[in-house]
Amino acid sequence: MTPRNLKTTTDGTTNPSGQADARVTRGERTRQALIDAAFLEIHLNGYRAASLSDILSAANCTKGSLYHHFPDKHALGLAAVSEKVDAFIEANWLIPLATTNDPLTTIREIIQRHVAGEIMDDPRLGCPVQNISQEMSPLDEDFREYLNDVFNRWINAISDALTRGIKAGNVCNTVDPHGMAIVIVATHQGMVSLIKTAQNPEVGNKSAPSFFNLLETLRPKTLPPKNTRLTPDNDAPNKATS
Amino acid sequence: MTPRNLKTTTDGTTNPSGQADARVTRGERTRQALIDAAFLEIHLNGYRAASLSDILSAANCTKGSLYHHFPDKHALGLAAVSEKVDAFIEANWLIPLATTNDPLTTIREIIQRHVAGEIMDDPRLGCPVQNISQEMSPLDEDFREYLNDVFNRWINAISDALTRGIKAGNVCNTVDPHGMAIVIVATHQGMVSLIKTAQNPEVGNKSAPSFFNLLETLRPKTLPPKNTRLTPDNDAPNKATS
DNA sequence: GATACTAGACCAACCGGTCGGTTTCTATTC
DNA sequence: GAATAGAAACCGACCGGTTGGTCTAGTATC
Repeated sequence: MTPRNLKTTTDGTTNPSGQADARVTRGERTRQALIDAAFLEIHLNGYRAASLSDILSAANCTKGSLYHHFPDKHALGLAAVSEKVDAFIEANWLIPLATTNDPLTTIREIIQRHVAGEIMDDPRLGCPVQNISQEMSPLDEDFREYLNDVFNRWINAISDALTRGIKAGNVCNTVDPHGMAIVIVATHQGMVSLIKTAQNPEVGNKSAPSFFNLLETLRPKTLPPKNTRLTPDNDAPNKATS
Repeated sequence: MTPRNLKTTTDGTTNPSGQADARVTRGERTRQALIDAAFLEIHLNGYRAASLSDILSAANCTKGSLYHHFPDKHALGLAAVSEKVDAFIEANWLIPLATTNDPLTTIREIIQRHVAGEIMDDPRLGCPVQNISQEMSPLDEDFREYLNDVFNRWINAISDALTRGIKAGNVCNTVDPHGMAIVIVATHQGMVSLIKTAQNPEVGNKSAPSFFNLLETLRPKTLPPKNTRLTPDNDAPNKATS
């Protein structure tokens, strides 16, 4: 049934003639156009209200073309969401968190960039992960499983970073990394949600400092950081000291 | 156009005969049945996916009846949501917050009851306020305005309680009441949202203690509480000490 | 007998999905 | 290197079903 695997595989094995990237098999281009248009539509209107006709006209292709690449709307939506969301979470959270051993600073910086509007295109549209998980979790097990997996990867990345922060002496060792990671994700999502409802990013500016103050209470009370240089008077400010 | 004001007014002024409650003007009964059915449908499926046919069969009435009481789906949805949500927020947040001067304890107790599943019927359905505000805020200004107003009333109630807590010596005076109130609402909403996506209330149990620990850091560091008895060795454990 | 209310057939618009047919590309053959 | 066969890609009219909303006729209540 599925004429192609979901992920964009760039294996040009069937093409022994020469350059593989310049042609990218016309079909691959329309497939990508469909993914892009579908994600935008879903982000704007939600999955159920996303109209195939609108997606088609945005992607500048037709029904037959769509149903050649995807078995149904469900597969198109899942492919669009997963490809875009994976890339987003990876770039904005997982990678910055993977190496830091001062997670409280890293997290504050990421959230600060969110609040400042440097990450999301339009804060009034909300976070796609949240929009779609809110809509689809009770309705579709495939969407729910994927989005829950996204949240788990996200939470685990924060939890691992907090554990590393504890070892490095940048986080108080009484902190429960996993529980606190959930709280951090929840607060971030909740703030984005309130900004969306208020249609006004000022809500973020007013509340973020209070949250950052809360995060700062998680630092060790007694000793200064052990073997990491938080205030670098030399080189290499925050390379992972694994 | 609007055959009746949105709020449930129990003014039996048009009925001079006698008892007003027993009859409640048959129309009032069907109107309430419509409101109840509509709210349930919207909570389950969202506003746009809420089917009038389903609402009608649940309320055991017909199209003509519906369009006699409400000009359109929009008015029905707004009336249903506002009546139910107002009552919910009032009972579960505004009233408990209105009198306490130990807001951190009060807030912890309310959230604890949410996490324990004592407040919401089915945690997998999520919070109606959030579900609908997520769906409708970018789409409909009437819904957005109403829901934003709900959030503001909610945030202000917490903010006022925190201010009272500061005066009573139960909250550190460096806390920004309004900013912290937004953070508290955001975290609560985010936790409910994560529980919904995980379809598993355990997420709440694992994270709530970490959030409660954060809240405890907002208590004054130096002196014990001034004139309130947090550790009662006498009677009246937590009666509102207005 | 006027008013409030209920009833349900009916409507156009739109939905996701199907299907027979056409175009475009690629590999093979002569 | 032109011809050709077959697969991959694309096209859009069409389908049954559902949606919110309208309208006219009829019934209960005062």
